Formats: sequence, structure tokens, C-alpha cells
Amino acid sequence: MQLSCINLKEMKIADNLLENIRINGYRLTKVRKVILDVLAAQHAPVSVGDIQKLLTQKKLFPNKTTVYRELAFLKEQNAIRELQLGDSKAWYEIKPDNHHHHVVCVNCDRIEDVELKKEFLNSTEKKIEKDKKFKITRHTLE
Amino acid sequence: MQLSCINLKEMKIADNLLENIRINGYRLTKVRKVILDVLAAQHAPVSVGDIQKLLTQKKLFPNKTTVYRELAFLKEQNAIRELQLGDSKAWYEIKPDNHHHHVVCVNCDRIEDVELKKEFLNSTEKKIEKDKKFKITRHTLE
DNA sequence: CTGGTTGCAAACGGTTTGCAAGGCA
DNA sequence: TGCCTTGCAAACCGTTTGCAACCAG
Repeated sequence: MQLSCINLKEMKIADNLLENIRINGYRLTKVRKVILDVLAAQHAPVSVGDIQKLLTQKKLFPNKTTVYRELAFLKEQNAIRELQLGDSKAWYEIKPDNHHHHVVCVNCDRIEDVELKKEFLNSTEKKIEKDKKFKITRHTLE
Repeated sequence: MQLSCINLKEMKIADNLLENIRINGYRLTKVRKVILDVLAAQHAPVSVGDIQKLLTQKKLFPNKTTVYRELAFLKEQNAIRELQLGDSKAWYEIKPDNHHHHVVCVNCDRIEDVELKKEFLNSTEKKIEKDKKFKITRHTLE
């Protein structure tokens, strides 16, 4: 496996995942492994363009179509999460066990994770579900 | 003025705005007035496509370029707000005096406004500004 | 061998731009 | 008349699709 610069916890996530992929009859291609590797090494969401640049640094030059398809696949496998940060393009992060949010710098596009107290959003969602007769399945907050 | 089906408060917003536009040397074209009219009559954000359909109902058939330019203009004039609801296209609403959020149905795309208690988000933003050394200029929450 | 995976080119959908023509003040 | 505004066509950018070639298991 080509996992570098990532900690033990990330290693474990990736391992479970690769196992599942194999079990379901999918293949462990180089691109697939390295995209996961690259995402696991990240501390904040990355765009598709970013991912391609990071792959280049690892001497891998897949077609953009392949990158898009791979990201769709990994999302399908519940390995990664797709985010919309308001600039009409997709951002990705390794699916974290802890639900969290982001701050995005409007000048330099720096993105950082933030963790909020759960209570407010939980109770707010409950209230909205009651008032609006919606079932809340997800939310975005940036 | 072609303002129909909207209440007095919306009427007033539109009036102030048209005044400002005129003062700044811009023109009160039919398209401009009717787009404002249509947005003021809405209770939830509408997409560019929606807007063009609504214009059609009012027997106006501007080119899509014109609609895009007009929306950019009205945004510039601080008359309307542009939203990203995660489907990689723009949504617009008359700029409301009260800051609020939205619920979006993932099945039927129905969108409704919701109002949340201010305290949590305010104090959370303060905390983030301190912890992360960011100045929070806006947030999105859907 | 075989079905998952890839590259290429072309299409796609929302949005923007250049330019000449139109129309409000 | 001046310059804001419009329509048209084409470009744009991120993303998706069809298809033939490829390759991991």
C-alpha cells in the first residue's frame, strides 16, 4: 500500500475501506489507492483540481474523467463526502466520523474545520421537522 | 408600476430601490421592473430558470443573457441576494431585512424559509473568530 | 477470460463575454 | 444625443457520457 504522511487512525479507515472494495468485486487500482491516500492526508476539503495536482505530485496523471469517476465511486462507497462551498464546484473530504463544519476564507480560499456544539442544531432540526413537516436528512453550514 | 400580488411592505422595498436606481443614472427598464416584481412576489428563493418562466407568464421574453445581467445588477444594487443551495446553480431572493435560512426538499425541491434563534449562531461566530483568527463576514446554513 | 477501469472526444448545463444594435432620459 | 441596455452567438468551466481499449483478479 502507498500510504504516507498519514496517522494510524487514517490508515485504519483506508484499510477497512480497501477491504470492502475488494469484497464487493471492485478493484484496487493505483489511482483509487492514491486518491484515498491523498484525501486521507488532507486536513480540509479539496477540490477536483486540487486532487489532480496532488496526484501529479505523486507521479500519477489520470484523465480528469477518471478522477471524477473515482470520486463518484468513493462517494458511493461511503468513503468520502462531497461538499458544496458556494463556488459552484465540488469539494471532497475523507468521510469523517465526527460531523463538523467549515470556515472558508473569501480572500485566500483557505478552509478549516470547525466543531460546533451539537445541541443547538439538533434541537433546531427537531423544531423545524415539527413546524414545517420536513424530515431533515442533512444540513450544510459554512 | 407593474406591481401585482405583493403586499405593501414589498411595494415599499421595490419603490425605494427604483428610486435609487434612477438616482444613480441607471434606467427603469421593463425587464428590470418585472424581475423585481416577480422576486418580490416570491416567498422562497427562485432559480434563474424559474425567473425566466415567471417572466414568460407576464408576457416578457428577455434573452437569458439579459436575465443573468439583470440579476447581477440587482445583486450589485443590494436589492437581491444570491444563494447556492448545493445543486450548482444560483438561486435568488429579494434581500430580506431579516436574516434567515432555508429548508430544501430533496425530493420535490420545495424550498421554505425558516427563522432560527440568533443567539447560537452569533456566539458561535464570535468563538470561531477568536479560535481561528477569521473575521466572519457571512455564513450559509441550509 | 471477463467485467471493472481507463482515456479520449464530445456533449452537457449553467454562466459569461464581445460586439453590434436598440432604446430610455 | 449619450450611454445604459439588449440580443445573439460563441466561449467558458466544471462535470458527464459513449465507446473502444485496457488490465486486475
